Amino acid sequence: MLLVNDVKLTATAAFRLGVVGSRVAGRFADLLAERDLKTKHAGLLAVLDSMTAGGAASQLDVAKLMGVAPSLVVALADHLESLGAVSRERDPADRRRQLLALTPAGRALLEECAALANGVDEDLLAHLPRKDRDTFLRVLARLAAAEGLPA
Amino acid sequence: MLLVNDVKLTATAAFRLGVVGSRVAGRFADLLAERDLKTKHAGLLAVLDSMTAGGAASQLDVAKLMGVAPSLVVALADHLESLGAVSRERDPADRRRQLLALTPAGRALLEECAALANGVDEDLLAHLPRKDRDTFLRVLARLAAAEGLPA
DNA sequence: TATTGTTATACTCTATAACTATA
DNA sequence: TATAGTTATAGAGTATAACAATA
Repeated sequence: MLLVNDVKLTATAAFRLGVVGSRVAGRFADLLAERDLKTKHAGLLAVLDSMTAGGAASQLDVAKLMGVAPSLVVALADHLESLGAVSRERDPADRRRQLLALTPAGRALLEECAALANGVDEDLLAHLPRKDRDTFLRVLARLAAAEGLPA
Repeated sequence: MLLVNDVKLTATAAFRLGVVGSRVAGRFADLLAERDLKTKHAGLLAVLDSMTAGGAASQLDVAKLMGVAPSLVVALADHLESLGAVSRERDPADRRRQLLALTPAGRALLEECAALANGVDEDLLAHLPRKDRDTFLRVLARLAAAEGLPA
């Protein structure tokens, strides 16, 4: 037994990660709302950036990578397209496929989102001792990678 | 500026905590589902345990502490009462108030939930170096306390 | 009149299923 | 016949608003 086993529910990492994660995500969502975005819109921008490095990805591939239904990608892409943040064009090689790509405006929007998230990070972590903060971020990065998130 | 500012969205703590938190909460929820419980049922059991130390709390107080609508507490308590995990009785001093209390079966159920969460913790953290794990858990506890969670 | 709990209703998020077009 | 995308529908989860009982 690696970890102590008679720990209170509220003292488990699972419980705390669930609550803290949803609170932090809520604060990020509040900031995004002022830009007319939901968290998953920001996620789609990030996924496009990480998948394509400037190229384009089909909606189905995006759905698989995000772990959401293809129908949700349609709605997310509709909205981002209406904001001018992503372009959508038919793949000439297979006209069933819609290729999504970040526009310059989309890149700028993604950077705004990152700046907002950085602001949340500062409020959350800035008062911690630097060593603790570094270790926490390193472990969190490892856990995120284990969940399949892009580095 | 305490933290570096040109960090990718997917590399922020806010983004990672949101995703990791919801994935981990999902795994916990899957385990709870086999016991006919949702995450918030477990949360209510934990809140009762932490608030009352054996006594009883009104539904409104519970709702405030959990940060949910009073109407949700009604539904959660209905279900837990049907499982025999909580008792509900009118406060003799103020007959508007329903006093919720953990039954012995409720205490046992809470401990089962804690054991399930501990299992999730082990899968998540057991492979980390002990020092990293300790620091991560200590920082997470601090973040949880800052969000108002009971220790 | 104010407060506690309850019920009725509505809203958000997301998935599943049905459909269209292309292959 | 199979696949990419889209649209229509449904379900889970939760809040808000209306209501009843008690203060």
